[in-house]
Amino acid sequence: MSTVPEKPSLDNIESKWMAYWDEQSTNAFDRSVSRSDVFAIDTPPPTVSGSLHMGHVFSYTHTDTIARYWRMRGKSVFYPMGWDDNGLPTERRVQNYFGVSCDPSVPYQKDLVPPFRGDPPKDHKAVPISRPNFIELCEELTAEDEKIFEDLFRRLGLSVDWSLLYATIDERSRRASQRAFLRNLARGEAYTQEAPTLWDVDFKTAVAQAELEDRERPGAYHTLTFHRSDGNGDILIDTTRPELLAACVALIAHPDDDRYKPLFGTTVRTPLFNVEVPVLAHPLAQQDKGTGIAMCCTFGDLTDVTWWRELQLPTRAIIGRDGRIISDAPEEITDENGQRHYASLVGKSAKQAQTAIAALLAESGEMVGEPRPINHPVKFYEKGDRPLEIVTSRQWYIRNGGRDQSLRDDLLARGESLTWHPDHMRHRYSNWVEGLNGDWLISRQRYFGVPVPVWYPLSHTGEINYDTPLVPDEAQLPIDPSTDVPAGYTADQRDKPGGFTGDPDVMDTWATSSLTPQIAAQWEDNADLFSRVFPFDLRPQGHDIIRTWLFSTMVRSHFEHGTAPWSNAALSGWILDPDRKKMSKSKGNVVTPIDLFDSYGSDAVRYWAAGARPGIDTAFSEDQMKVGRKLATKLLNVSKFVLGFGEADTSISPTHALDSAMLHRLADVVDEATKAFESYDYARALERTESFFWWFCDDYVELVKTRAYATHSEEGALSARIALRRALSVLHRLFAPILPFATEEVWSWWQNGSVHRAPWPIRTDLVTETGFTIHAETHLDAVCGALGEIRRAKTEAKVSQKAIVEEVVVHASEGVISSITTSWADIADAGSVQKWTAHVSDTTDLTVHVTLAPPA
RNA sequence: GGGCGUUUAGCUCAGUUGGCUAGAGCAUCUCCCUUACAAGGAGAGGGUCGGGGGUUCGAGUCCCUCAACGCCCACCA
Repeated sequence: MSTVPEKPSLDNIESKWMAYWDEQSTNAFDRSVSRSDVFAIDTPPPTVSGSLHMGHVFSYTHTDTIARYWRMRGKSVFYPMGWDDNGLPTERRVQNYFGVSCDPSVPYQKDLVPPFRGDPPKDHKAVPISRPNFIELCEELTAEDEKIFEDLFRRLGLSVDWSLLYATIDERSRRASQRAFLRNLARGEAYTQEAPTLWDVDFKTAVAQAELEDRERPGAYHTLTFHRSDGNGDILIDTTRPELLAACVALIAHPDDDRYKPLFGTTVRTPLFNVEVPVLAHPLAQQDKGTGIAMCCTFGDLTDVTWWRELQLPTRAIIGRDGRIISDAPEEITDENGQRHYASLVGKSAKQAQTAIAALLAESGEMVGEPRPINHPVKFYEKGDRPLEIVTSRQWYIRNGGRDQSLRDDLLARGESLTWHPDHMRHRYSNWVEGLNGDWLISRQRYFGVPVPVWYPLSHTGEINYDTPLVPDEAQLPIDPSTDVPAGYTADQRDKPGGFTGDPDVMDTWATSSLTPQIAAQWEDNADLFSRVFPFDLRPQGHDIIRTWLFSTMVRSHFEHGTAPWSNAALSGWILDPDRKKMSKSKGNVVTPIDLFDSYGSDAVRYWAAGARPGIDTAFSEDQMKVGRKLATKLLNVSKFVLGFGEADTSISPTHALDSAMLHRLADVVDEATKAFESYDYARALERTESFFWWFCDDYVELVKTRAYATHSEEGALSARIALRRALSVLHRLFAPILPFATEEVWSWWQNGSVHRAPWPIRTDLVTETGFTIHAETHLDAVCGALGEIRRAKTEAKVSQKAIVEEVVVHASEGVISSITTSWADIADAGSVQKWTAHVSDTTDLTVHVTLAPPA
C-alpha cells in the first residue's frame, strides 16, 4: 500500500506492474489444489514464424479477461503459453537463414556450425544436414522470435504463468506426440496405406482434407473427340484438364443418361494416344455438366479417385511428385504416334503440358473448336501456390470417422457435449464432421516436425515390410528414426537388406498441436499435474480452425482418454479494418501492436478488444482505444478524488438514502457482470461496469462531494465516504480483468496485495438486504432527473454549471417528490441552488422550473 | 446445393423470457477554464429497428416470406 500520487499518471505503469507480478508470482498456478479448484485453459500456441498482429492481441485479450476473472473467483488458473514453431513456415526460414537443407540420410553431427547466420549469398548452394541438426537450428532461430512474442504478450498484460511455457517442437511435445501416435498405432487407430492422395507439387508433400482450400482460377473447357471402337462415330468430352488424356482410363456417364446408355460396356479409343478405354456408368457423373460424359483419369480430381476405386479401374499415373509429366509413358500406349506425342510432353509442368496437348489436338483435328475459358474453383493446399495434384503414395492415417460411421457418431456426440461460445459455432463442427470423406492423413514428406516414430524391417532382398513396423519403447521417446536405431538392430544395418529403415516422414503439425492439452499438462511426464487440470475448462481459438485444431484435439482425446479435452470452446472473431475488410499485410492497413501500446497504453488496447462480443467480427478502431485511455485516466482521477476524502469505517452501513441507492445499483451491476463472466461474456461485463462507472463519476460523485467534505455534518460525510469507498473497491475489482494495469495502480494506493488476487466482488460487499426501504432505481432516477433539469437549464442559458440558481420549483408525483426531498441537500449542493419548492401533481412527469440568479 | 450468422442513429454496436416516448459510445453542434480530471465537464440534434405479411391489447423482440451482406461445408468434366 502506497499513498495517492499528487498527479496520477498512466505513464510506464505497464513495466512497473509487470515487474511486480513477476516478483509476487501473481499469475502462478498453484499445483497443490484439487481439480475442482482449478480453471484450466488450453491456450492456442501462436505460430512463431510470423509476427504478432492485432488479431492476436484481440483474441488473447478475451481469454485473459476470463483467466483473470476466475483467478479472482479463487480458482487456481492453469494458463500456459505455447509456441507453435513446428512446421513448414519455420522450415523455410531456417533454410534461408542458415543456408542449409535438411536431408534425413545425412548422419547427425555434434556441434554443427551452419555455413551462414543470416543472408547467405544468392549463389550459395544449401548444405545438406541431418534432421536432428536441422531441428536444432530451427529451435535456435525460433528462440529469438519467441522472446519477442513473450515480451509483447507480457506488455499486453496476459496473466500467463510463464513457467508453463512449451513449444510444439520441444522435447516434451515430441515425446507426447510420438507417444500418442504409438498408442493410436497399438490400438489400431493409426495405420499406413498406399493410396492416391492430394499432393502439393512445390512442397512435395501430401496434405490433408482439413488443409485444403478452394481458389477461383481461370481454366478452359476443351472439347475432345473420342472414337468409338466399333467405328460408329465419335464421342465428345468436355474437359478442363486435357493434359491428363494419357492417363485416361475410362469414360463415365450417369446410369440413367439415355444418350449414353447404349454405349455402356463398349469401348472407345482416346485421341492422340489411341488407347482403348471402356465406357462405364456411375451415379457421380452429372448429366448437365459439359457433354454429360466425363473422362476419368488417374488422377485428375477426387471424383476420379472414387471412380477408380469403385469401378476398379487401372492406374495410369503420368504426373510425378514434382508436378511434371513423368518420363515413363503408360504401357497401354502402344501406338507409335501415341508414344511420340507422349514423349513430347515429358518433363513439362501440368500447365505447359496443357498448352502443348491443345496444340497437338488442334493439329490432329481431335479438338472441336477453341478452348473456352472459364473460372472455376480449384483445390489448393492452404499454404501452397499451385493447384494440388493427386499422386499415389504411402501415408500414415489416424481414424477420424471419415470412413467409419460409428466413430463419426461418437465424435459428433463429443462436439455436442461442449458448451460453445457463441453457441452457433457448434454447427461448424458438426458440419465438418458430417462432411469428412476420409481418415486424417498425418504424415508429411517434410523435415521440421515430429518424426513418425517407427522403423521398418527390410527383407533379405531389401524390400520394406510396412506391415510390421518396429516401434520404440515409450521410455525412449522422443526418437528420430533417421538417426536412432530400433531395438535388436545395429546402426550399420540401416538401409541394408535384412536390416531396417527409418520412416522418413514427419507428422503433420496438427498431429502435435492436437495434443496441446496433454503437452501443457505434461501428460505421463507428470501424472500429478495432469490429474489436476485435465480435462481442461476452456479451449479458446479462432473459428477458422474448428475443423483442424479443435476437431483433431477432440479426436486424440477421445481415443486416449475417452473424454472431450475441455468443457467449453470459445471462438473469437476476426479483426476487420474500418472499411469492413479483413485486415491484411498486403493492403498495408496493419498497425503493429507495440505502436498502439505506446500511444494508448495496454489497458486501452485491451479495452478495445474486450468491447467485442465473443465470436463477433470487429472493426479495428483507434477511436475505441482513445475511449479506453480516457476510461483508465478517469479511473485514476476519480480514485484519487474519492480516497482524498479520507478514511471511513466501511463496515458501517451508509445512512443516506442516496448512498444506499447507489450501492444497490452497483450491487446489481456486480450480479450482472458476474453472470456475464460466467458465460464468458467479458464484453457485457465491461459494458455494464463502464456504464455504471460513468454515471457514478458524473452524477453520484458530483451529488455527494460537497457533503463528503463534511460541509454539513460528520454523519452525512461519513455516509458518503463509506459508500464512495465501498463502491471504489468494487469498481477497481470489476475493472481488473479488463484494465489490469490501471486497476493495479489505483488498488495499490489504498489496498494491500494485488487486485488480481483480491476476491471478485459480491453483493454483500456493498449492501445488506435489511434496512433499506426505498426503491433504489426510483430514488436515483428522481434525484438525477432533477439534477439533469437544473444542468439543462444552465446549459440552455449558456452559463457555467457553477452559476447560482435562485429557485427551483418541482412538480412531480408524490413518490418522486419524496425522493427529491430526501436527497435535496445533495441536489442543491451539486446544482448551487439556493431555494426550492415542491408541488405534488398527478402527472408522472417530472417538471422542474429553474430560476437563475442574476449574474454577480 | 446444404448449413450458420448479420441487417437498429452518419459510424461501431447494446437492446436477456414481447411491455412506458427504442439506448450507448464515437462523430457533429452548442455551452462551460467548475481546486479529482480541459487528455475535462454540461447539454442538444439525429432512427417509420432491411422489405412484406401474420400472431397479439401491445412486436426491434415471436412466426412466415423475400432481399442484401458475410462465413462454413459440399460440388466443381
